[in-house]
Amino acid sequence: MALSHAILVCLTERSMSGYDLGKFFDTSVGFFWRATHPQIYREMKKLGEQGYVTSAEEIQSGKPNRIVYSITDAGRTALKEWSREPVGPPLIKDDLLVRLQAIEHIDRDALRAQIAGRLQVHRQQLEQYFHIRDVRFSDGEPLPHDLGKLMGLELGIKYEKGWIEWCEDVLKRLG
Amino acid sequence: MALSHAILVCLTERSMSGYDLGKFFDTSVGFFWRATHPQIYREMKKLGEQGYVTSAEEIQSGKPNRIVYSITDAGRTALKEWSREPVGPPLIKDDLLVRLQAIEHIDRDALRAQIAGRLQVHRQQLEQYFHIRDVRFSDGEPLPHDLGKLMGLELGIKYEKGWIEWCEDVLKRLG
DNA sequence: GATTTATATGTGTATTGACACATATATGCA
DNA sequence: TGCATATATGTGTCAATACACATATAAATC
Repeated sequence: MALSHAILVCLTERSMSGYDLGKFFDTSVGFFWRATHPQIYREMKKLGEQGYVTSAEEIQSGKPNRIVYSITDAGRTALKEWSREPVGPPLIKDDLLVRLQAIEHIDRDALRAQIAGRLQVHRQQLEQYFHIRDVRFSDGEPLPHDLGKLMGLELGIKYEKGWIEWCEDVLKRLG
Repeated sequence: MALSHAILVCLTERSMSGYDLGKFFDTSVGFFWRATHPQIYREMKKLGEQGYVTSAEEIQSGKPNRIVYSITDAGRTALKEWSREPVGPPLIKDDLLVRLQAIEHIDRDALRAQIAGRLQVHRQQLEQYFHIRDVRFSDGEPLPHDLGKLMGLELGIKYEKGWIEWCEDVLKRLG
């Protein structure tokens, strides 16, 4: 149920095509909610049928036409209603941590390589968060409508730093 | 694909029935990989068909019989092969962080209540991790086959502490 | 000139996962 | 006596998700 709301959240920022939304996702709500592009296209169609978004085809010469979606008042109302529903616990799924639970039964060299790889992933993610913070939130107090994004970013930074510390520590202990 | 492996990981610890596994899950791999009981029963049946586990019915008087599953050598081999496959990035899905991205469009009072609720969840989870650490890892150096579990626990503790700090900070800023 | 990458939008399908429902017994509690 | 809870194992079904495939064009690279 929450993918539709994640899309509506994106569309409160600005109107977008499915393709743009796919990319926008990866630098905003996508940090906390994954979606593939077929999922997004299908969900947007459904949101249109429900009246939560309107679509307008933008004719382009040469390239295929873009279908630009905008949130409606009904969509904004749906968002507000959703925001009053109880939140679920955060869902985590992590292969690496599962493997760690059976450390005596798995390939130790592979594990070291996987943790080293993961360390890189988290360093890159941290870089990306820093970059976003610097370009969007460098000048003093954030605007009220950006406060939530800044706080999300701060959590992300804390999270990635924790992972990086942990990976470095664990790699030392695994020798 | 990874639920089957998460189950095999549990069965390396000891043989268990589906019911036991469901509970065991919640205090071990379940921290990093969620599963419901119908999922577990179905997956165990499949693992039996694949020859990765064997099952033995334990006759009980009164109560329904328990079907106890044990990992086979083929199962242990499958685990080792799986451990050499590349790990995916950690999957996170979190309603609360998605809502935060549209802070100007959501119910502010509901958000505060939800963050306060989440704070409680993370405090309890941290307590649980501390409890496990104290009963299982209180006496000096962990055994080699427990090292992975300890490291997973340490990550969990770091993660929960981060969340708790963040919730407290954010609640102050939201007034 | 050929290949790759980016733009742009989808369909088809299999697997996973969530959730309600179903069954049977024992124990504790009000 | 009735109700809830814990033990124990499932089925039925729908929604969500993943992943491969399909199409068409433009720009950049080799």
